[in-house]
Amino acid sequence: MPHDLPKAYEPGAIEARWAEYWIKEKLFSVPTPPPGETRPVFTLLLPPPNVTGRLHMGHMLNQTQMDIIVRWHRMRGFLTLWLPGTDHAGIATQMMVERQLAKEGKKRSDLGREAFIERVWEWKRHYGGAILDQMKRLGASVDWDREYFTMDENLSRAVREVFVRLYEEGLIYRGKYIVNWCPRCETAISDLEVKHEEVPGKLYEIRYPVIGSSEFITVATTRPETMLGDTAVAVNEADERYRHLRGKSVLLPLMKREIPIILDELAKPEFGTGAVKVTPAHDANDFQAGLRHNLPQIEVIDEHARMNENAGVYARLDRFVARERIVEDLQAQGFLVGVKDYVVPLGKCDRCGTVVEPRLSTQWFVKIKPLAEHAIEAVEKGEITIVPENYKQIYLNWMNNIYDWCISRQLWWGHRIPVWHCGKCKTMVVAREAPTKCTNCGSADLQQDTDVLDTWFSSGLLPFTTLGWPEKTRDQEVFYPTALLITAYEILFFWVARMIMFGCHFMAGHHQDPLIKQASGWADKKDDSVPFRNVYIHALVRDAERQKMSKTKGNVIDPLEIIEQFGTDATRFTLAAMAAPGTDIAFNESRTEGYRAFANKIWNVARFMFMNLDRVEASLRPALAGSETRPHMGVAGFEPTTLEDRWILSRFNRVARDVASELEDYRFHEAANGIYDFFWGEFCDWYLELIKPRLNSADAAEVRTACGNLVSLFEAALRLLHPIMPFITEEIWQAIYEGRPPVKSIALAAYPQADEKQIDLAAETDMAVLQDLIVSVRNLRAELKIEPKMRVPIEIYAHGNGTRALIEQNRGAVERLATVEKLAFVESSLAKQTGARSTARFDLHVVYERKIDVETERKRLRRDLEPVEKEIQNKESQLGKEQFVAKAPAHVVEGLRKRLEELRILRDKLKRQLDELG
RNA sequence: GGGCGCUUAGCUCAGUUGGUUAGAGCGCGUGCUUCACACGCACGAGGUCGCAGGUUCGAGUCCUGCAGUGCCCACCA
Repeated sequence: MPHDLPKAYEPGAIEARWAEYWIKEKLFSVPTPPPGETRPVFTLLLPPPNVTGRLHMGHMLNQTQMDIIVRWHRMRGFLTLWLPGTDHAGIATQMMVERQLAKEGKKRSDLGREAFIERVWEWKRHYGGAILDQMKRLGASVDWDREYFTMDENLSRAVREVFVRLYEEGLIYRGKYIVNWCPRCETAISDLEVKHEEVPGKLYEIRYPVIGSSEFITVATTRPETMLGDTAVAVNEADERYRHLRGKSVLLPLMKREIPIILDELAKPEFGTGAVKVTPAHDANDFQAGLRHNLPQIEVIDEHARMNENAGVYARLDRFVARERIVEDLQAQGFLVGVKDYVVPLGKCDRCGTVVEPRLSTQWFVKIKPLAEHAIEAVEKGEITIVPENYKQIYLNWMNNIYDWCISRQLWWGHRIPVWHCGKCKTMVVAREAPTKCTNCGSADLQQDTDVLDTWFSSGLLPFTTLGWPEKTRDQEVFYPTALLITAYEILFFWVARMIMFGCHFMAGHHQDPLIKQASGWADKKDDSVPFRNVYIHALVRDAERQKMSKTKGNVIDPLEIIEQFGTDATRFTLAAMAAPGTDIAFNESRTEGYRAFANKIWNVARFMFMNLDRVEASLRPALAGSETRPHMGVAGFEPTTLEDRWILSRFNRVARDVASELEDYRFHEAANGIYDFFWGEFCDWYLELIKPRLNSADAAEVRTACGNLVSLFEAALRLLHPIMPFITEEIWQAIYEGRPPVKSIALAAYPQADEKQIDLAAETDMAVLQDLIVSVRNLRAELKIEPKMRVPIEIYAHGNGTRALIEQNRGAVERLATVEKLAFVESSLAKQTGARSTARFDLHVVYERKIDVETERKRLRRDLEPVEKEIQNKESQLGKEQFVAKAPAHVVEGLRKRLEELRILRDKLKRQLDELG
């Protein structure tokens, strides 16, 4: 065993070494089990980070939580598969490479599509692994042999299969619709990729002259440049103000075009003048109204957000320049009625922040309602459980109000749409593989659709495509549905909802291997088409000021820097300890500093243990390490011979029991805090201190037992902690076995399972009395300003059952931990003395010859007495109420009575002491 | 416009189905070179649980209103 451990724990090298070992030994690789497998299975899909990504706190939190759950299951004997991979991230990656090209003074069009895509692959080969390398540093226990990339050939084939099937089922259609257009990215983007902001702007009121009348109709707009494309003015049928103008037309200013006045619900009488301009080509609402009234669609803004040839004299102007020019001209010609300050809702591109332009264009859509139905049902019926529960309602609201999904993107990087257009007859050939001739006319003049699919289209398929779909594989029988998905709220709609829709649709009729389903605890679930049984939505990590981290704000905390500074274990522990479900995490470095100290504490327990083991004959040590008896579900080879032994064993089992239920409910913070308090507050502060005399005993057998117990309990505690702090626990655990561990890694050892029989209430209450006594002496010593090293005599009057025997038996502990000599028992209550403390179980007197300032002492007694009297009053009035006694549960009333009794005894003692002082 | 959170010690946060004395870490004060650990040990100070009502024998916890604050969704010119 190591003799020369450094005093302070240095995580850097140790963590790197084990991370590498785990991967090299393929400890987390899961081969496909043959039929007949009866182990429970736990599958989890890593939400694929973008290939362009760098690890941020969100990933770190997400992966820490996943790794905790995954390691926990693995140690409990689940066949545990955690599938890693990366997403090709269409726009993000393309932008990255375009930026690179820009530095060379080139554009993607200079290269051409093929060369550009080759360039992206090259980029991916070079830099795409960065985020996974960072993951390895975190110790994420994923199966690296199954790593995927969303554009791998097999996954791409599955994407084409899905597209073709949906098309054949009539669930994919192509059409000219208003879409959100990003002029910078030059592509359509989905509704979800538009971020809405409210910014101060202007509302322009423009009057349109009514033809054949001297009247005007005034309309309002925040985007005056769109008026060039107006093809009607709408008023509401119920609006009496415009009754006389029905059937008439107006002359569109600047364009001198005659456009009709129509009656449409689009116009709300209560808003402004009640009249609204209609621009079907540049506004989603107007588009719908245009369809209702068969209006022409006149496009005036092009894909670069410049005015086009339909815009007359404004052609080629940027939309915002045109806006100013048009407003000036309207003013000059007397059509501008007014300009008001107005808060304008503005849609911006999620990626680049450019103001999105609603634009008419031909795109591919998924008809979403039929897919949503099953996806709604799966959640409503509890086939999928979403935690925290409030997200369930958010999910259902969204799914019930869902619009068709625009899936085409005018990008080059991505899954190209598997549709070929015939140059001759214009037929669209939708096919799994590139066709050689047109299915309609036989022409070989076929051009593949230039668009690619939205990234989320392919990632929405991952739960089954990573398991070999569309082939029917054994992997699917075993690992699908996955057990759990842990992810951030932000992608609930982008990704989670789509996975549910696709999973329910394409895996309908799928049945998980019944043996495995049963063993994994899913017997009550009816629907095996769902992509996962549970979804846990984790919180957002914010900075210490609760601000959302963002690059533009410059408040991003780099997890790698934190890791560098404090270690991965400490960082993981921080995130776990702060991750209460449903609330955001304000990341605070001082916490991580504290958990580094925790790692250091554990390290020093190891040093202490090894130091003591050195005193035992070498031949006995392997037996103490317990290679024969471990791995074991609980604490192996522990022989409780003393109160502290029974107590720590009880505490350990209680904590193990609590941790199990806390992790079951994703209450990471409670599990983490529970282990922390046990390790530091109980195991280190009390148990280790209490057993020191035994470790130093002259009796070899006693030393041997004490050492054995120490190793045994510490080893079990390491396993308990391992899912949260994998590195330090592995390091010490391996050291305990001197290079000959019973299994290759602590990660494969058994997770401690609570043994109810070892929970010992009597030991816990006895120990509490002892602790109370020791703390009381220390407290009095401090108050009396007694020299730290000076051993003082104490007197104790013990009452209550067995209190005296208890203290007698543990006299040595009290004397040592409280620096006491001559612990004496007296036969009557110790009311007289100063330097005294009373509790329900004992009166304590520290015998110390020192001039007591009577006044100070009186003050102290009064200060002690006050809250006691207050509480007594409280309890008395409470118990005096008939209602309370009648209605409150018996144990509450009983508890109150007991407490009151104790308080009364205490009060009497304090009062007598006060009287004695005069 | 709709929806959802948050407000507890100086700071950052816990506190599941209402139940006896509201907790932690950091920070703060006092004292300790105690032979595992100063990334430590011992002892301590510090809270009208945002405000106002209500339900209840009992409210940090449930309800209503108000005030701050944050987020998400939304095609109102």
